[in-house]
Amino acid sequence: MNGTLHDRIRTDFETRILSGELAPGDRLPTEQALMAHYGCARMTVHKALSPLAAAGLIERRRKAGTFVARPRAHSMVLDIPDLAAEVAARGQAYAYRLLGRTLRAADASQSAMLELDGVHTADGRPLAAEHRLVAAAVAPGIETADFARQSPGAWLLAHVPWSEAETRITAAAATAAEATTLGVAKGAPLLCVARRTWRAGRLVTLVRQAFVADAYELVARFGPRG
Amino acid sequence: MNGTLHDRIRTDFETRILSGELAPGDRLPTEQALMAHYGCARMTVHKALSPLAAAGLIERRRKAGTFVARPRAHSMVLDIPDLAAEVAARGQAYAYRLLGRTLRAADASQSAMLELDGVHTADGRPLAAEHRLVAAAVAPGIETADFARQSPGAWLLAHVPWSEAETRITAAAATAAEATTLGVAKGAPLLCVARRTWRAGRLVTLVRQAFVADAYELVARFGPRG
DNA sequence: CAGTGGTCTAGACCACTGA
DNA sequence: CAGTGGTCTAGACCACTGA
Repeated sequence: MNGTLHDRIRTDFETRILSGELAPGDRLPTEQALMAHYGCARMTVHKALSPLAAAGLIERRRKAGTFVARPRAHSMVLDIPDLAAEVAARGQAYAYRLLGRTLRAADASQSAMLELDGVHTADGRPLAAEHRLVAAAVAPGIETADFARQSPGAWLLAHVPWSEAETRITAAAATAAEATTLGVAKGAPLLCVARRTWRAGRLVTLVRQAFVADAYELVARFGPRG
Repeated sequence: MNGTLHDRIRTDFETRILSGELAPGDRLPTEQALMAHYGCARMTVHKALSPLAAAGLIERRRKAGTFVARPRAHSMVLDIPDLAAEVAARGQAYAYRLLGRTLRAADASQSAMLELDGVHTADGRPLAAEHRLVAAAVAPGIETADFARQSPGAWLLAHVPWSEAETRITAAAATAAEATTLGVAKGAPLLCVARRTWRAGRLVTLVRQAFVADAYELVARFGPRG
């Protein structure tokens, strides 16, 4: 067993859960019991179990204890480029609707940028609002692309090879504009995916997608060294 | 500022980093300085900054200090269903090669299972080894599917709508079989993606993909409530 | 070799919630 | 109302590594 004590405790439980020895709904020992079993302080036990709770592998309730989590009802893998395929796989009709298109001319501080606003829909219901900036110089042809047939993301994936990408996921309250686009109340919770993509060190696109929280849920469980 | 103190400290730095106030390479205050600034114990500062380091937003080096991380060189978004598109987007030729196909007949304990082994390649180079089990009853037609043209994942995505999925990512050492398949040394580090997919409560497929670690890197940065 | 972060301890007070 | 987890303290020793 390499690594730190809290790593070892965490790995112990990951192993027991992933192997099925501990099944969904099973109760884990209390922190007190684990302190005694591993001969360590409570903070160390807590540090071991916290990431498992954050990753959704276990659920912790005060007074009741700690339990192996049941698989979530609605889940979706982090999959930004092929939203269309994901929706199709659910047996729904996917569409992208362009809402706004602005070409910002180049100036001293930055090169020309195409600004695109749109919404992804599943069976006509808004699924995600998308705000995107594209560096026009790095994506030749995008000014004349037809986004009625293909979303900007799909167009870029097909036309501009990227080499580096960075994704951030956050939760946020719907702004007034997002609320209108998505047909939810202002302040409703949204799942936001912000992504920056580079090609050979040059920024290609910057996109922010806001998903209706109860229509989508992202799940990604990380194991050791995740 | 809602939530706990360590949440507040973490949010402070997330905000300053995402806004660009703190640029890549910039040094953050030491834990000692932050203890004084926030009037708290060192553990609390540490608890605030640890997740940022785990998420790759900052880098910490003993003696040197804490710095805003530079974007990683090679990265890829969690995107299991459309590996083919990802590889194509990098300007490489994608292929799936089937290595083994076994039909396990139904018995008392479980229904019929199709076991598929294969390898995903980019420009002919092995990228990921895939081991997959498919519940034959839930995926009618899969017994006669041709995986020379389409990977099992793509076939399933097109033919069997799924409703729930769960993904786990871990690092593991290559087994002898994986090493042979991928053309790496036994024990070489692999990035493993294990995924279970359900349809209406019934398990459809169980897949384990092992990526050559230096050919692929998964990056997903999580913000607050991630 | 001194500064910095990594881990861990042994406690404390509190919030929540099920028996 | 008692058990459980959530947070936090004030310290300790150590590992690493750059000045």
